[in-house]
Amino acid sequence: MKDIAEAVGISIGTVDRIIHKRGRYSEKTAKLVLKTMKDLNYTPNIHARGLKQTKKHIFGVVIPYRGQDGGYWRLVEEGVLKAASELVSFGNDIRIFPFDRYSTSSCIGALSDALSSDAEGLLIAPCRPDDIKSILEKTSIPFIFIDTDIPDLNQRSAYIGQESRQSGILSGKLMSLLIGDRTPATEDYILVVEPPGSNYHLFNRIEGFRYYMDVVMPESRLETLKAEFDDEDYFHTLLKDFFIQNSIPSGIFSANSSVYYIASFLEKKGRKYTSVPLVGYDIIPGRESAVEKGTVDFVLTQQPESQGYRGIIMLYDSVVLKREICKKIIMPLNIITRENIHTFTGYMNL
Amino acid sequence: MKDIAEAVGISIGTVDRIIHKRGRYSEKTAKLVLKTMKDLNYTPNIHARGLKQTKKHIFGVVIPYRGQDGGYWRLVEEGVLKAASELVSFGNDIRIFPFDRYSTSSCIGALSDALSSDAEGLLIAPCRPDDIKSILEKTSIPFIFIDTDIPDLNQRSAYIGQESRQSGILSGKLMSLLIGDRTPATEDYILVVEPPGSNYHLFNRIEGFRYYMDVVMPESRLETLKAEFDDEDYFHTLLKDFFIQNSIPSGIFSANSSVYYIASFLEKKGRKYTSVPLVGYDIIPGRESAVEKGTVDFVLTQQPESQGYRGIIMLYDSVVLKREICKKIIMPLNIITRENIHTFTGYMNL
DNA sequence: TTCTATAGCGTTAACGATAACGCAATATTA
DNA sequence: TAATATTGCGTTATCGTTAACGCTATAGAA
Repeated sequence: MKDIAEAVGISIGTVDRIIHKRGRYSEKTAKLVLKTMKDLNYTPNIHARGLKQTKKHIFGVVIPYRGQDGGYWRLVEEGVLKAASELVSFGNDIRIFPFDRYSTSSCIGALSDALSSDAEGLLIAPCRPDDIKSILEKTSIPFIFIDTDIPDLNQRSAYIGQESRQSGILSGKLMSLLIGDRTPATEDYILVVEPPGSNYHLFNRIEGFRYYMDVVMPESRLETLKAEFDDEDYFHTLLKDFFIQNSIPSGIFSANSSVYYIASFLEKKGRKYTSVPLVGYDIIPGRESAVEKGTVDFVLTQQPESQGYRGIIMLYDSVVLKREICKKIIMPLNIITRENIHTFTGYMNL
Repeated sequence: MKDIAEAVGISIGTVDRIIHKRGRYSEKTAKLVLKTMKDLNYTPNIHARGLKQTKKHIFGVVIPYRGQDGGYWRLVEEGVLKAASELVSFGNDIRIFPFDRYSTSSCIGALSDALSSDAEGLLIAPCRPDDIKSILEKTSIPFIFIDTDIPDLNQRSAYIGQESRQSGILSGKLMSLLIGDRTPATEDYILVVEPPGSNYHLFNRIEGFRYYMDVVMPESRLETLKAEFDDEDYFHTLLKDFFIQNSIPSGIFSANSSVYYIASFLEKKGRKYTSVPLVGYDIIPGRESAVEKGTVDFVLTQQPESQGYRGIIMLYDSVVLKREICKKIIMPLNIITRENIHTFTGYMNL
């Protein structure tokens, strides 16, 4: 800025006013300054800028408890914390307001706490859209959605998430490859396990899966098994009862990380069961072995750590740096199987 | 630091000396200061630090020309430039020294230029290991390898790349799923196209593919077709001649982005050819349609942009921030197909 | 004893950007 | 015409950290 000022023959104060369009300068000097800026290819020193900007920025994160959804949210939190550790040294602060995704009061409580905190922006997982929509419509503080979107709430600054229906379609493709294209016998069927919780991701994934199977393997028969609780023992009992009355399916699809509950059940039953094609979602720390052994043939994942990380960075970019941010970020849809799972664990793909 | 100084009853100069272990202080005060630092949980303001640290850091990047390997290196360069744009505002500079990956003199020339420049660290793609190994053994400037490793050159600060053999194994798995597990007829065979250039990635990928096919489909027969030039027209002629003498294969595997040359050939020949399972490597801008249409069934990719980006960031972390960096970063092995390719293009997965 | 060395500390000018403040000169209004 | 407002600019303190420099008190050497 000093160089520019000297080149134009004015003071750095004026240059600053022109750069930030704070008025108190003539159009003539402005043009000259802008030209000189380009000629000297001036780039602001963000250190000096950040140093002067003493204001502490506080952000809030409203997501389900770490342990819920089989540890899925722990991964999101890890990404958030990673971003936080980078931003705190810039003099910022990030606070997490966790809630129980199966409880309206907990969800509303966490959101209210976050809103009444002095956070300047929120990263929210609207797992319970109906609970929070009306609250968010009234607030003025900017927020970004993660994981789930509420598309008609156009107040949101951005959404980071997944194409759930498309991922269901991809699951269908993988399943059909695993099963092969021989004509099925009459008693053949594919088992679709519907996990508990009515969230629109689960719904869309299953819908996408059904769609693909209808189109590509119209002769295949889908059988649905509804689960009521997100609990390993419960799943084992459920499946045990189911297989008393039903034959072994040609394939099993589970729309979330409960695929690992299914895997542990199959492993208990032995080789005849583990060889059944099994497709599901998410890499859960400590559960990789089910994929490594091949009990789970494919899982799809959309990098929860990365979603958390990017959510915070986008919030910062939007609120602090006032950059235009993309309204919708769709995470890459990763296909994980025995041969590549080790390249995904431990590597935080930011 | 001021707060710490006041709390302990000394000046910030002493606090600074203690933090940086520059001597001229008593052990007693040092202990007190370190304790107070923790109590007040002091985190250095990196803006102030960066502002004071006026030294300009320069890094060099030695990679093949943008257009080579079907535009692969353009993607690496994009990641490098993305990282560069983040770092230049911190007062750094990044210079690219491109070379012709099929020319010894070009390769050596680029490396020499980079070494004799005032770069403090280099990011090098050692595509031609024999050309540069002896030069690098003599240098004292730190460097990171990208894409290809020279494992016995333990002078390197780190390596960012891929598990090429494992990716070949994965290709084999996908191929076997596509073909299905029916017993092949005697004239059935799988075509392995060996792209030009003898680099160890290509070799390992093919080796991994062969290994998997040998183990899982021992009854399958592999037929090799060697290509001499990285040119679309050349590939078309090569394939045309090949198919005059040979029947349509049950599957085609190509160990790099020349898969798109094969795809365009198959598309010219019509449906009977495009329906042949085709597995290859890399997403090349402008070539996505071959995957979208399903002519190419699967490609594997290891995020070249991300490799470039992370390479620069690691160089900076290592040289400037003096952080311990991981000696070996293996990139996630992504499986790309018709149903998920759109989630990978345009999204820079850093 | 006097001189020198050094341990241990304080002081201060940068780094570049920011924005409050001040001050002319000119324009607008009463 | 006088009073006030606005335009267009310069000046300067500040952010937190760094490191050169300077100072004092004591230890050791002459």
